[in-house]
Parts: sequence; structure tokens; C-alpha cells
Amino acid sequence: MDMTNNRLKTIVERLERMEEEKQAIVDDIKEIMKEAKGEGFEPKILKKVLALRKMPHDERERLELLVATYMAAL
Amino acid sequence: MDMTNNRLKTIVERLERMEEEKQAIVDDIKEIMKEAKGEGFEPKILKKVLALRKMPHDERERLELLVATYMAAL
Amino acid sequence: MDMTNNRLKTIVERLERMEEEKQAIVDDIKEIMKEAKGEGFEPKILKKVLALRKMPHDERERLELLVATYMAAL
Amino acid sequence: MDMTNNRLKTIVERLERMEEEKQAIVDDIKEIMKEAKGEGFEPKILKKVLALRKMPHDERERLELLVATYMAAL
DNA sequence: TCAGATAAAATCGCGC
DNA sequence: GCGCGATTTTATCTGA
Repeated sequence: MDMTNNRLKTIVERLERMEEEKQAIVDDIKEIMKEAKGEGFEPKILKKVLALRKMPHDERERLELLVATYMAAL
Repeated sequence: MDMTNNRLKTIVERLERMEEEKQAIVDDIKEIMKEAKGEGFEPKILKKVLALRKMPHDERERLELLVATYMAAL
Repeated sequence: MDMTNNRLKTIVERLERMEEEKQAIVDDIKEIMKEAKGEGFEPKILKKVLALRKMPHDERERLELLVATYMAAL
Repeated sequence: MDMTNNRLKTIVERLERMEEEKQAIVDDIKEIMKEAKGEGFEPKILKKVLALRKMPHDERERLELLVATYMAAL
């Protein structure tokens, strides 16, 4: 058998497995959101909370980039 | 202690863990694409192949037929 | 007055005007798509048709051939 | 002649004209960036400046959304 | 040419 | 079911 075809098959199947895993996690997240909603927590607000908790990292990176940019601009 | 706050904390932390896992998989997929590219497989084509394999057969036919129809009408 | 600052101002304002024009066209395109949908044409297919007509003929053939090759190899 | 085909043709050609206009503007913006670069202004910085000048609007919207969200969450 | 950053487009999920 | 807003994915661009 052609080894190149074999290699392609291996790659595609690996990617497909990983896409499945990813999708499974996405589904789990949705499921948790749904449960939380059933307990009175709004998904919309939960998402906002997650975003806010994640923000400090992003925000710090953004600030560092801006500082570097303007240092370079001078 | 307020059980509702505790419950909320549990939910948020679970979601954050899952988001991390998801991100790890996304990074892995990128890594594999990169490797595949190094072996001569075009990521762009690989993505198209994955999309085609994922799509229901009849849906794919429907799209192709419609595109052909529109093209012919022009 | 500092001529360099003046020049910078001119450049920035020109760019801002062009960004606005660009956005106006983007909005118009969306509007036409919406109208077309109302007449029974699927925006998704219309976009594919536009992409196909825009793509150089040989590039299109190259992509289709590669996809077919990969699919066949699996 | 089939009026539907005619209508489709009209729509597609309108869209193609608008895409051309859009592309022309995109090209103009690039051209100006290039000129500015020739005069010593870095495109990277210019883009940052444009983003900053545009931000107040976006930022205000973001804040208003946050306020509304948390009011709703209470 | 390539990786990393930016912007554009497509998709998804909510609310009406 | 449809439009709208948010998220995710794809394509483009710039600098190394």
C-alpha cells in the first residue's frame, strides 16, 4: 500500500478524533449551562462572568502590547 | 455558608476547567496541522476534506446541485 | 505649526473616511443579500457562486483536484 | 427569456460590482499606508491609532451593555 | 516563506 | 421561523 495515502489517512483520522473530543467538551459545556439554568443561573450571565474572570490575563497582555507599541513609536 | 454561592462557584470552576481542556485540544489540532504541512499536505485542503466528510451526504449533494444551477443560470 | 503633525492628521482623517466608505459598502452588500433571500435565492449559495466566479480558473481546478485526490486516498 | 435567471444575473452582477468597489477602497487604504510608511509613519502604529480613535464608541457600548447585564442579573 | 496578528466571514443560539 | 448578537472559524496581511 502507498505509504503517503496511509499517512494522510492517519492524519485525517487523528484530526477527526480530536474534533470529536472538542465537540464533546462543547456539548458538555452546553449541558452544564442548561443544568445551571434549571437551578436559576442565567447562561448569559454565567458567560459574562467567565469572560470577566478571564479578562485580567487578556487585559494585561493588551496593556503590555500597547506600552511596547508606543515605546516603539517614540 | 450560603449554599447558592457555593453552587455557583462549583459551576463556574467546572466551566473554567472545561474551557481549558477545550483550548488544549484546539492547540493540539493546530499542532497536527502544522506537522501535516511539514509533510507536504496543505492545511487548507485538509480542512475542506474534514468539512466534506462531516457533512451529510444529501446535504452536500443539495449544495453542489444548487451551486451548479446558479452557475448555469448565469 | 509642526508640519509633521499636520501631515499625520491628514493621513489619519483620510483613512477614517475610507474606512467609513468601506463599511457603507459592506452594509449595502448585506442589504442586497437580504433582498435576494426574500426572493428565494440562498445567500450561502450566492456567496459560493461569487467566490467561484472570482477565482482564477486554474486555481479552482487545482483545489478541486487536490480535494478529490485527498478524498480518494482515504 | 426566463425572468428568474435574469433576476439572478442582475443580483450577482450588482454584488460583483459592489465587491469591486469594496476592493478598490481596500487597495486605496493599503496605498495610503504605503505612502505614509514612505514618509516615516509606521502602518502598524497608524492602525493602532485608528483603533484607539474608534474605541470610545465601542467602549461606551461595551460599558452600557455591562451595566444593563448586571442590572438584569440582580 | 513562515508565523503571528488582524480583520472578515460563517455559524450558532437566543429572543421575539 | 427570523433577525440579531455573540462566538468561532477562515482568510489576509505584515514583519522576520
